[in-house]
Amino acid sequence: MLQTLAGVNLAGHSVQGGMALPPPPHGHEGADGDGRKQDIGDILHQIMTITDQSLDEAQAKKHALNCHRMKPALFSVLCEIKEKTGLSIRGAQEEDPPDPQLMRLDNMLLAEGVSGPEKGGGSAAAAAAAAASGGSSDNSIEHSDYRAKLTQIRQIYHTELEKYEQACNEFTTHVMNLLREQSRTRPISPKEIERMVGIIHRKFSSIQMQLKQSTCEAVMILRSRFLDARRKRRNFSKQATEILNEYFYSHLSNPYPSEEAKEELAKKCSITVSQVSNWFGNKRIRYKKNIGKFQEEANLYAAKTAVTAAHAVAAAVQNNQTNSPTTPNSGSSGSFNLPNSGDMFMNMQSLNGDSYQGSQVGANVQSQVDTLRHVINQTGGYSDGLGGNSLYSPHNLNANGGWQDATTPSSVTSPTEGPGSVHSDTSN
DNA sequence: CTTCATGATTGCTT
DNA sequence: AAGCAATCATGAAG
Repeated sequence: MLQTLAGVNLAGHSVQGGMALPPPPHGHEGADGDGRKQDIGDILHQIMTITDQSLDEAQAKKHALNCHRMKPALFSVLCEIKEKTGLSIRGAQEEDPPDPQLMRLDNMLLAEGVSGPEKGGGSAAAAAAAAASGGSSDNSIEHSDYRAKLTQIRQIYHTELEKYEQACNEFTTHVMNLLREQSRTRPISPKEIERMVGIIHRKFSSIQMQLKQSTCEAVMILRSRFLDARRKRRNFSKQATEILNEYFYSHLSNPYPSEEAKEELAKKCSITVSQVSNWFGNKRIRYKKNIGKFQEEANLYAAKTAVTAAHAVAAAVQNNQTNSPTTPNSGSSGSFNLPNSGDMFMNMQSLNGDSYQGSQVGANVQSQVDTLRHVINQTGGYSDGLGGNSLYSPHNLNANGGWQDATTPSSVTSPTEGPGSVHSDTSN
């Protein structure tokens, strides 16, 4: 049987054996070949003429052919011929080598937290991105903004991806059903169906790649905007600068806000703690470099807080004399405590000649004293042999330029320079 | 445009 | 890790 069929010369194609054909329904091993040839010739003729016939006729013939005992064998042969003639695309289906571009996109989406695990991935990647972009761990405003946008992108991506997958599956099933259906009437091998499925999947994956690509672009744009926003320097609001300056000049003897104080300042100024730190860092160094330049500013802020300072000092003194030293000022008492008390004591002495009793007064009082001193000096109330200007000198800067309190009066009497001296700031 | 002010960054020290 | 010093880069004023 096999030999017989394999030997058939159909439409000029010599069919080689080797393909496993299903056994015919009523196969007899030793049947005569001529009768079979005739049989097959009939069938082929019917097939060839089937298109010339009316639909009903054809339908009837088709049914007859389907039921013919030779049908499975013939079907296999036709399939094989189809394969050989290259009707089905070969080569297109070489195990798709992992597309490097696709891999790149996948990696990036994974790194950005768009694809990958749902919860931790996104925020972790956002945090990593933010951290990598330069900085501190507390820029929560930009963070949440960035994260929100990234989540949005992520959601769109996943929705679209799901849609594509669903469509792909639906379409594949549909095509497979169609082909299976058609395989009853035309030579379609399961292999070919498989190939078709492969083609469909490739088409859809190319669409997916486009989706991934545009998602990547969106993330890149978001990131660049995010980074730009961080890189671009924006001046703080006037109010914020005022608050910071007030703090700085009222804590001039020790302008190192504690973590708590920084947080409070940050909250008040609507900036981050690290921005507060930056600001104080810049301020200290610039103040130290050119005290003269900041004289006016110092006076301004000193005057501004003079009234409250006076009240605070009075209250503190009263408190100290009667009660325990409560702190009328904001809760920054811990940070500038003991090292300054001596300094303050000294300052007070040098200011008014009085021996200040309250050596244990809290540091907040010290800060008020700083403020007061400026005001007093500005009004020219005390010349005191020190010279009015020297009061502005960096009495609280030691010889090394540090802000550590000098415990000897030398720091007061030997200012590095007068207010009039002009310093070039930085050599920009 | 230039110049100055100022927030941010970097490399180093303590 | 906090702070200092130098520097960068941009905003604002002239």
